[in-house]
Amino acid sequence: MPELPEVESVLQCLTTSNPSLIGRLVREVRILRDSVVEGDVNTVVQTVTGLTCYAVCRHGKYLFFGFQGHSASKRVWLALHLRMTGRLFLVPEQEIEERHTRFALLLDQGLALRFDDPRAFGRVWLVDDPSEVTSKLGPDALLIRQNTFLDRLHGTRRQLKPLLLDQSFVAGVGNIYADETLFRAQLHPARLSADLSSPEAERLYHALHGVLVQAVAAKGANIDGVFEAGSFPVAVYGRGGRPCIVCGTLIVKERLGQRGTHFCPVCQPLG
DNA sequence: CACTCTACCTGTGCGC
DNA sequence: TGCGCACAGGTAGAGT
Repeated sequence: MPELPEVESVLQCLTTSNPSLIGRLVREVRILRDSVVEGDVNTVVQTVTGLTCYAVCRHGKYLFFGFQGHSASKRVWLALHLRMTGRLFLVPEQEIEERHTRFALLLDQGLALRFDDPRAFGRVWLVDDPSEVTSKLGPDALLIRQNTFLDRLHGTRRQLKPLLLDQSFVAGVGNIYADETLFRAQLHPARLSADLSSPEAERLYHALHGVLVQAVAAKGANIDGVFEAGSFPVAVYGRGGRPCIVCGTLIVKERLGQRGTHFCPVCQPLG
């Protein structure tokens, strides 16, 4: 499931490849499944066709593609969320369509931007500015500063796992990195934010930051048998019933806030 | 405010 | 072998 590190990895791929997505002209917009578009499909097609991509950015798990016309007078952004199984590729135009392709932008230089999504949860939509979306989100999890994080943490009284997953608290953390962060911080997922001691809260901040920095460097998570392309090794996610890599105790998997939650009952005590 | 549930999807993997 | 079904997950929106 693409979370912040995986989305960042996609962003890096699109903008550092040669040729890059930046500067490409959109010759044609092809929507293969209407439900991928939030809003009116024809509006998206008509608006973006003929424009040039001049910027790509990310906030949390959201990607934003900035487009402009020749005069730079007409500017618009395409917002995109990969949700669980969405994937983006910059491909030769011959490879424009696959089994699960939901939309594609045909570009100049013989390229195409292709969006595949087996479960079809991913969405794309037009915005005048990324702030339309990001104003509803918390600070980006990779960029948030320690003081900001600690203030927000102590300003609410919620269980840590659901809190980390709340995109309005901090943007970019999903189920994998929430579990990995709490394991590294040695905090039980059901601990209450407002009850953490200062050392514990600081541990949480540094664990979150460390996990994300390492996962970005590894281009995402490496999950047993799952499609993720990255090499970040998970310690607890998906490892229920297997030994903790630190103490050997069997990792527990239980539901917390309707989400599968993995933790070591010894390294992450509740009491 | 904090929480819970449901809808949205479909590939996977289990039990029978 | 084949069938049916629960499950996985991010978000929005409604309800408790």
